[in-house]
Amino acid sequence: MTPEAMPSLRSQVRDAVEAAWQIARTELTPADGAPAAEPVTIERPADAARGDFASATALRLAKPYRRAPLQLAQAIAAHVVTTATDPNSPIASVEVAPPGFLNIRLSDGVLAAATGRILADPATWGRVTVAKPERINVEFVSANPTGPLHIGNARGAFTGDLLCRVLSAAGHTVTREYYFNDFGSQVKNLGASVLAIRQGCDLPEDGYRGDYVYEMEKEMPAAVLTEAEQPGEEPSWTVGRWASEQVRSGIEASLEHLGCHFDVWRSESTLHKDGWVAKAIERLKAAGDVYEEDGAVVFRSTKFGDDKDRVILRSTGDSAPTYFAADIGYLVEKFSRGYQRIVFIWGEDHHGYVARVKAAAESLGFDRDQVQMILTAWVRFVRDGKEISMSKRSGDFITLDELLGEIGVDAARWFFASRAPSSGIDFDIELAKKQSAENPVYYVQYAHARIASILRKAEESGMKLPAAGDPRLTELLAGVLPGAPEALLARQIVRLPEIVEDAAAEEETLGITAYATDLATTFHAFYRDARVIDADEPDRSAARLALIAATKITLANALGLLGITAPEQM
RNA sequence: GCGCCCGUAGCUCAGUGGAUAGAGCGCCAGGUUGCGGACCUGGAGGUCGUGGGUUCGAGUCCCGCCGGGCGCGCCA
Repeated sequence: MTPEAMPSLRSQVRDAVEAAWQIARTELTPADGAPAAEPVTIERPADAARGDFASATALRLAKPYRRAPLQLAQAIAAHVVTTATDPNSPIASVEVAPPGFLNIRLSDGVLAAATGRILADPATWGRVTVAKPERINVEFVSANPTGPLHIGNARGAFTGDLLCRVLSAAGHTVTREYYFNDFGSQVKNLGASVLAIRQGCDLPEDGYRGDYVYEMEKEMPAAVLTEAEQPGEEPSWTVGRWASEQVRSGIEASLEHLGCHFDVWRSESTLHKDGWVAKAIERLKAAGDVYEEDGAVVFRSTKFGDDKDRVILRSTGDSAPTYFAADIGYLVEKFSRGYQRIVFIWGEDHHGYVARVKAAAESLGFDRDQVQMILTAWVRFVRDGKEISMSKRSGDFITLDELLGEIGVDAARWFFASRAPSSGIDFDIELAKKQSAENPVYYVQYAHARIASILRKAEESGMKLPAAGDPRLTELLAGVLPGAPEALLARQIVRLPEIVEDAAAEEETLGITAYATDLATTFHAFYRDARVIDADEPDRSAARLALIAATKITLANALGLLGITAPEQM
């Protein structure tokens, strides 16, 4: 399989400081209470001139250990192993700065080694392995197949896709899942709408009237109509099922076009047919968490923190299960596939459902934290200062395909990747079109293409990089790293794994877009300050070529995490 | 009314309780006898909605208020 992911340099530094602290603490006693479980933290200093990493550990430990922070910092620093005593240490130096910070500098050796490793194994560069890899199911989009995806679905699609990419890169095993409803009355309405057009009648009051409905009517095979006219089921259902499958496969095509691939497409009707809903209700009953009221069967979700209990079997009609009952059945079905964690990407208008679904998970015997909801804030789509309403029934909406025709997939991906899911967005279509040309994504892609161009030029002039794994490579790099342009670029490149760690932990991709932009900026400055191709300085040229080749891989992998292309030229 | 989310530069947005609050866009002033000028350098621009509190330290945590969004179905 894939070679082992390299731990971030930050975690290596943390381990080194942690080891030093463990020695230093034997000379100290805590004042009272237990010391912090994770006393050593490592961060990036606000000012890069202070060093590669910083730690405020001594400041935090000062009180529990009743020591002056400065004194504690010195005690820790004294025990940190640096290259002075061990040439293999990643740390070149540790300095103590008032009021008690540790400022840490990486060694050229570890930078050279990391750069060499990037060239030797580009595919796994940036991948990390979290402490506890999990099997995770992520369900997103899940728009009902009654109409094409509109721009309101964009955020869920990108947020879910980005999350899956990041979780995978951090070592989790991820299944991407789409749930769609082919059981509710909307499907019948869709069918009735198609039939009404065919028969020249007025559309039903709550029918669908978008252009796509008329197109489906034209394309409907005769066989569908023949089947619909058979005795038994109402024709609207038969036609509706056919129509919704047309819509569903159109949705799938749109999503693939966006780079959002789904592993599993699951329909509500199969959950009922395969008995998962019934099974779930039995389990809730067995747990003693249901009761009957006014002829309905109710789940006692308040026992697990919900505001009110929820009906799962209706009192009306044929005691049909509610939509929520199907959700619970789905939960049972998903857990039966062995996932440790089940994630839902929902619009924030669904936040009221969080408590009941978590309650169901708990009643079923799972940990409520195994079920996780990520809520995306509302996107207000605006054109000329007016909000665009989005209604499938009225047919008044802008499809996702139309939007992406105007601003491009890479620009749209970057737009959503660089915003926290929880922040509300005003998306002005006209502004977005104008700004898409100035989207920072092109700045990053340009850096990548520029490097590709230099590498092509180098090859034409017969210059070659030392082969990956050649010890001469590390030697050449170490020779050049004391130089300022090289030192800055190398330090920026090697951060990728820690950026991925943070993105996976925070389940956001903001940090990746910021990092990619920083790396591009650092490269452009390097380009300005350091001539790469120089026949008079073959060793230096080779080392610089190696550095920019590693930069190119890092840019491509960072963009890849966002599902964005890294062009060789533009 | 109750609950959840949000309020940071002109605009769009960052900012795991740590050092002088940042980026992009926009605006102003500059930069190339050389590997891609879709680039680079510098500048202006902030009562972090507001009032208290917690502590060595608060944009960040707690409480109140103001403003905006969303939700409170035997719909899906």
